[in-house]
Order: sequence, then C-alpha cells, then structure tokens
Amino acid sequence: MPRPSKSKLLPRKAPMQTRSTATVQVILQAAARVLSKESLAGFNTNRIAEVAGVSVGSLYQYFPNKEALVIALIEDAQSALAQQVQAMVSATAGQELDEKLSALADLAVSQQFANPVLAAALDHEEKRLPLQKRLQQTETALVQSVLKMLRPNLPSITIHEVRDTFVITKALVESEADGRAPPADLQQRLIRAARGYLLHAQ
Amino acid sequence: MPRPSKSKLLPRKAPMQTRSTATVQVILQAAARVLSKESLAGFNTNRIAEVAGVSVGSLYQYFPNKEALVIALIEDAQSALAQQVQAMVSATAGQELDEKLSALADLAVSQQFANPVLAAALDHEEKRLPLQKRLQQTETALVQSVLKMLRPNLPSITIHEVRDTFVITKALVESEADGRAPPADLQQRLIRAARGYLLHAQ
DNA sequence: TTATGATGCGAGTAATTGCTCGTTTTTAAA
DNA sequence: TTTAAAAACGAGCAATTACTCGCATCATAA
Repeated sequence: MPRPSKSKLLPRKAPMQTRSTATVQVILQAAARVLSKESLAGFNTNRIAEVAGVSVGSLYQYFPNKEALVIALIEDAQSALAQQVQAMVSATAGQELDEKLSALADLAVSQQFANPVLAAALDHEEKRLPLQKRLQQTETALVQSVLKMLRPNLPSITIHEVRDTFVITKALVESEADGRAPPADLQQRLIRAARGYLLHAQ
Repeated sequence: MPRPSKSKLLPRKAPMQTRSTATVQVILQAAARVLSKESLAGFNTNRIAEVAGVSVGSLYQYFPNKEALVIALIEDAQSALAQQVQAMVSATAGQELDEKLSALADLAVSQQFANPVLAAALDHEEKRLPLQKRLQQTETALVQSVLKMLRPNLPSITIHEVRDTFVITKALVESEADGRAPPADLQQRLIRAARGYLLHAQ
C-alpha cells in the first residue's frame, strides 16, 4: 500500500457529461454497499470499482483519493439526516416535550438500525478523519435545529445541553447496534436518558 | 501485508527464564507507548519491536499475532481499571448517592484523560475485535461492582441501568477527549446525566 | 463526417507490513 | 567445560492495496 497522496480533497474533474455524473453515483452507491456488507475489511478502492462495475481509473478520475470518497459518503448521509431532522422539527411543532423527545429517539434508532454496519463504519471514519469544516457546519446546523425545536418547551436550554443529549442518545443506540433489531425498550431508555439529563439540572 | 494467521491467541511459548518475562513486559510497554504517541497509524509490529529494542522475531515468540498483543494490552488496562473501581467502591461505602456518582465521574474522567490517545485506541480495538470471553467477564464484573455500590442508595436499580450509565458516562467523556484537558464542567455534566437517568425512571 | 476533449480502462508500480525461519547468542544444568 | 534448550535475532517473503499512466473509446460540436 503506498502512502496516500492526499493531494486534493475535491473531485479532480467536475463531471461534465451526464454519463460521468452517473458514474459518480454508481461509485458512491457501490462504496456504501461494500461498507455495509463487509464493513471496513474489504473496503478498498479496487473492490469498490469492481462492485461499481467501473475501473479503478474512473474512480480516481472523480475522487482524488480514498479519503475523499469516504467524505463524500459521510456528506450524503449527513444531508439525508438533516432532511429527516427538518421533517421532525416541522412535524412536532407545538407539541409536548415528551412527544418531541420521542420523535428524536425514533430518528436515532431508525438512523442506526436502517443500516447498522454502514452507520457504524461512517461514524468511525468521521471520528478518525480530520473533520472537515463543512461537516462540522452541517452538524452544528443539526444541533441548532433541535435547539429551536426544544426551546418552546425548555426556554433556558443551551446548545451544549443539546449536544450532550445527542452524544448520549447516539451512544445508547450504538451500544445496541450489534443486534439485528433494536430491543423493545431502547426507545424508552433513550427518552429517559434525554429527559433525565435535560430536566435534571442541579 | 499477509493475511494475519490468527492460529493461536495465546503466547506461543510461555516464558521460562526471567530474561524472557522481562522481554514480554518491554514489548507490552512499547506497544502502549507507540499507541499513545502515534495512535493506530504507525502501530505495526516492526515499529513496536524497534521501540522495545527487541527483534520482531522475539515479539512473535510470545505473541502469536498482532491481535493477541492488542488483547493483552486491553486486558492490562481492564485489570488496572478493575482495581480502581474496587478502590472506589470501598472508599465510598456508606456515602450518599451523589458522592458515589461523583467518584464514578472522577474515575471516568481520569481514565480517559490520563492517556487520551491510548484510551481511545484501545476502546476502538475493543469494539472491532470479537470480544473475548475473558474481557466480557471482566466488564460484567465491573458492572456488578458498581451495581453493589449503588444498591444501598437505589434499592431497585438493575444491571441494565448500570450498563446504560456506563455507556452514557463513557460517551460524554469521549466526546471531549480531543482536548488536552477536560473542561471544567465535564464532571458536573457526567453527574447530571447519571443522576438524571437513574432517578428519572418514568 | 471528423476532430477534439471527455470519459473509461486496467495492468502495473511502489509502499506497507504481518509474519517466518535459519542462524546466532545466552543460560544453566550436568 | 560441555551441551542442549531457551531466547534473541533480522533479512526477507508474500499479501495487500492506494494510486498512476498510457491508451482506447465515446459524445458532441463544427
């Protein structure tokens, strides 16, 4: 394995023809597939190209290195999540705190259990990588959305408390992530932890 | 890199002379050093041997493969932790819940911040590896100790609640693990999260 | 049709690294 | 001192894999 070059982190070439944008999508999907089926073992560019049905050369035409591919994958996942959060915020407007926390727990569980291996692998890569500014911003935006969602019920809530709630929720969900299906009581435990933390200020 | 052989997970040879038990210790210390200084990049057996001042051959005389070395490292860390937990349990016997939770938070923080990179790396390997029975038992024992510690104050507490408290505490500490020193308010947040969860049963 | 740039190809390169094995050195019992 | 087992050595094998590059093919504008 050569030392990764890390020259540029943006696509070498912006796709210009419809053909090539399709290729980029195929590669991204293949990468997600490989990651979700074989986790990080077997997650190599040759294999991804093979699964995508393109050549390694094509892969490197659009992603300057493997890391860029992973980042693209994470960005996709994040923006999908952002959309779900937005939907949740809208859907729960004006409701009780418990209903909002319940929706939050739902989202966390479905997020992780929809594709456990992929979610875990991306989580891990996210920590390992020097988190790009863009990703940090997206995450901050997520936290802000939830902050706004909860303010009507908890007027003095801070962004730090929301972050902690995120951390707690994510950790509890991940601690069960090896199972095929989430335990029946997981949802309740998430709500309990979140409520407990948020309402239990000294 | 050849596919790891994984033939046996126990030392190939049990050390018979004092000289060799010293070698085993030197290797283990070097491995910990490498892991804490360079994280998982650079954590390779050649480098470990070099830092230890022994040859790779010697390393493989006592550890059948790299994984066995990592497991040994984790076992060492776990048993050190177990001792600290025991000390904490004894020290807080008969005290208030808040004092016990405070001690727990202290332990979690010092554990992670004493050697952040090493702790994070071991955590990660622990998840990645097919957790050996021995490690699982040690962890269960830890949870049981804490369970006993808290029962006098929370008679109906369950093992699952203790586990969740572990998960929550660990996650909050790790979320701050990139900083050089723990934020001043981390301790309080840990206590708040633990109290909130434990006392806030529906 | 033709030319030109975009796209696609994939064998090959080079770096990395887990691990082996034949040899040498050290220890200590006889 | 002799000797055999234990311990240490380290060059090098072999598998893996990120990434390149010269060439083929395709799309489209002229």
